[in-house]
Amino acid sequence: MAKVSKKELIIQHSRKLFSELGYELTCLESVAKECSITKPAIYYHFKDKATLYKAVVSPEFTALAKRIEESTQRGSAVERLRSYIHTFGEFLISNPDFSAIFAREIANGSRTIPDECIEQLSRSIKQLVNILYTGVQEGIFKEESAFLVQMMIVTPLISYHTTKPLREKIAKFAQNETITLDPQFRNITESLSEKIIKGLQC
Amino acid sequence: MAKVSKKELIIQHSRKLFSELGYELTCLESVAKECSITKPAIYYHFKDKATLYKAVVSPEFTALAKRIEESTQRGSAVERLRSYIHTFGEFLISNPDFSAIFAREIANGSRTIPDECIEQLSRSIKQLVNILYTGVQEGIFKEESAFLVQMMIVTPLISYHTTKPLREKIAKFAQNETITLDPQFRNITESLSEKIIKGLQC
DNA sequence: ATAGTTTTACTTACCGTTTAGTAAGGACAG
DNA sequence: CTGTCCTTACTAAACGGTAAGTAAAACTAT
Repeated sequence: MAKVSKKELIIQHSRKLFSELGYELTCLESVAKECSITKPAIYYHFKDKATLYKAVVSPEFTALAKRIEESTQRGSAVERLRSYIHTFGEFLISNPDFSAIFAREIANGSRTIPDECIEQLSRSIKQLVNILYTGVQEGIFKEESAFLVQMMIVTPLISYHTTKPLREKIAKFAQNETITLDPQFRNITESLSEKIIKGLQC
Repeated sequence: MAKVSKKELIIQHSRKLFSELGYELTCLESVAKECSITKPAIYYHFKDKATLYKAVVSPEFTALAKRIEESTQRGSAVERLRSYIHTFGEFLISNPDFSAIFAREIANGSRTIPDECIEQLSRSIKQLVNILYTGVQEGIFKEESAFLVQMMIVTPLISYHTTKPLREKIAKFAQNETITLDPQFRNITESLSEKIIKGLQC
């Protein structure tokens, strides 16, 4: 078990809380409690709440961009796009707090998102732009806005993680109908991938 | 110009603020200021902040469900699905505060969403379930979870409205690449519609 | 019609709580 | 004895919500 520094401990616990409650409703007192320290100890390690948030969020965006870059280097445009979507889906599974945080940033108009994160996002988008461009050159894909494709990939996957309670509530209201409530996330990723690729093809 | 009651005025102004800032960051003092009244006047009309929020949000969900139901009664499964998506897209354009509010609810795990709204959402989903089922019967669509399809429709459209500032920031980081930054929303809706329908077809 | 009464639709002034952030000091390692 | 890492005790401000009062409209009884 790798010994984790107190600073890292604060980041980990606050990540969980930021994800569950959002930035505003996460109070540093409760973060401190989770870490079994007092609130001013957080201020020893981080200048203020916003800085802590940045420290929580930035590495996730960086890790995501890195994984996506690594996994979309080789293969045909279709294979690379499939990898792009697959990698994103797997990332959300292995980083369970990320979906809610990212979803809130999207909902927010991203006023609070740190510049570094935006830089990391733009790394991913560049990759996607390149994949789509290659696909168009190869005569496989129709031309399409990379941002739209990005949204088509990112937002359904993220939302599938954040809306589990909502889907359950909706299912209760629609009891008579047959609603396939809760497929596995992995299946969702593959289903989505298949549909997006098919939708993009000429 | 239809004279609008003060209660309605409060709803309208707070809708704008809830949409821009979110529930937590919208303070009733500023709502009151916008309406040129004082904070306790709001409490005369609404029991508390949560009740006001409900009054802001509920009619939008109801209007959405109604429009979707009306526009997806007739035609083939493909036509009805196209209508479904189109109506949703148009609704977001004509109700500009709705996207951010809905996006936050999705990001939130919908802990705060009023039951009436969920009921209205389930009306839409029922419609979608029916469309997809018909399409499968007709041998046109592959079977797919209605929730996934709903997510594929709803979240990219909503996000396209809320992420305008984010897209601009990203575009700055990726200057070298050619990124089609800001197509019209109407085009986005049609592009998305086309891709989803194609993706669902056998 | 009008005097009296009640209701509507607010206002001013205030309370209590929450929470970000700070000041000052203490324990302990090297 | 000095820097690191934390604690206790606190401040200031923001914000949801309330108490109490008031001007004007609406209703009622004579």
